[in-house]
Amino acid sequence: MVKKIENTEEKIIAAAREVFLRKGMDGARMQEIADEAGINKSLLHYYFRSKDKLFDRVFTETFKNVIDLITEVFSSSITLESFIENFVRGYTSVLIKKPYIANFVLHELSRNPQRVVEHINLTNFDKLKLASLISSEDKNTIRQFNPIQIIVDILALCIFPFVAKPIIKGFMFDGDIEEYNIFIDQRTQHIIEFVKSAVFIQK
Amino acid sequence: MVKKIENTEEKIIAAAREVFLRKGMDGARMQEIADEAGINKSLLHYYFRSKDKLFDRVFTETFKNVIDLITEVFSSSITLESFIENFVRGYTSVLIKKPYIANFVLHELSRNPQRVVEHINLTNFDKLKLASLISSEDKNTIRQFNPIQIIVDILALCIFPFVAKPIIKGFMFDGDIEEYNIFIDQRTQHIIEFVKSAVFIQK
DNA sequence: GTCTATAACCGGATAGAC
DNA sequence: GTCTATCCGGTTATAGAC
Repeated sequence: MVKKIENTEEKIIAAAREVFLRKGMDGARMQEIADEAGINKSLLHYYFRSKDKLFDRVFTETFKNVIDLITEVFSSSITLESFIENFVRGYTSVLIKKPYIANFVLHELSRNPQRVVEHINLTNFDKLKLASLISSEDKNTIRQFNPIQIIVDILALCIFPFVAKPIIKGFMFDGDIEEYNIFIDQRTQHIIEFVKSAVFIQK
Repeated sequence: MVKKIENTEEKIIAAAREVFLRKGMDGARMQEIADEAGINKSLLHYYFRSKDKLFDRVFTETFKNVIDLITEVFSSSITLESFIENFVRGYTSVLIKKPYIANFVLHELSRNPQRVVEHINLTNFDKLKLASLISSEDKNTIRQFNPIQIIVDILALCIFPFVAKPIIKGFMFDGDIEEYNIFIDQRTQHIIEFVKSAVFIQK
């Protein structure tokens, strides 16, 4: 009964994603994943031999989402301005849909940096893309920042608000989730304007 | 022999900080902390009743470092420009000295957001400070960004490069730690210029 | 205060019935 | 494929000698 196999497998993956994203590899419990999936603990081992393998499956899948997006943005942007806009829009829209991703990847990054870097290296996007976009701009219209600093700036501006959600919500907005949501809604546009203001010299 | 007590306690705290910062609460092992401190595992329990209590001690202490710094910067800056400079310099200099702090706090933030927010709320720094600095500037010289967005921007720009160290080093610089260190050295100045370029309108 | 030995517990993994 | 019962290793925590 292949149909049923896929259903259970899907349920497990979904549950595992949920729990791993919330607790990280170390904090997650197989029992909790089983409960979340509404199945028995030993079934987890039947489908995936070990916790490690299950985690790897979830991680690879999750990470691929992000990488695919970046690759797409890198290859499709042809001016510095469109690059900034596409990159920020792409990134924030993924994170708004799946805010847990940020924590998940960062968490795994501190637990097992090697694995994350390996996954990135498997991809084939062009790290020099931004530098070449910058060099093809008129030197009088943009400030000469180091392209790598700028990439890190943009990543930081996009990712951090999701990682720091409890602080922003709890401290800046006194726990008001509505205000946090508005803040996030406005975030995309803010980052684009902020970065463009920093990079482009006004005439 | 009070002197000795303090010494051992200090050794434990230092070892615990080291291990907790590296592995997080879930990943850390009491045995590893004992080894790092050069003492026996059961002594840990003698000084601190449980792993939880030991972690709490380390966390509170570590977090206090950061909070004290921010409080100090917030109260001592009297213009927008000096605020940006002090804030960025203060933050990055702490992180350069103790790069693990970023991971540690972010990790705990996803594991136990409540605890982190409580600690922040215990402090008494003025979240409206930046807004008041902005409003006291000449409206024609600065762009009217939302002050909370700007605070988050600055925090993001300062903290992220440390959290993402493996990615920046491994991917951007092909694993070359020297290049990463140069990148970090230049980071403080870059952030200050980047933020000022974004916020201040050139005449 | 510090150590060795061990208890108590927990969680991942397996065996085996259905 | 799914379940119940159980094993086994590792980890926190405690007892007790020195």
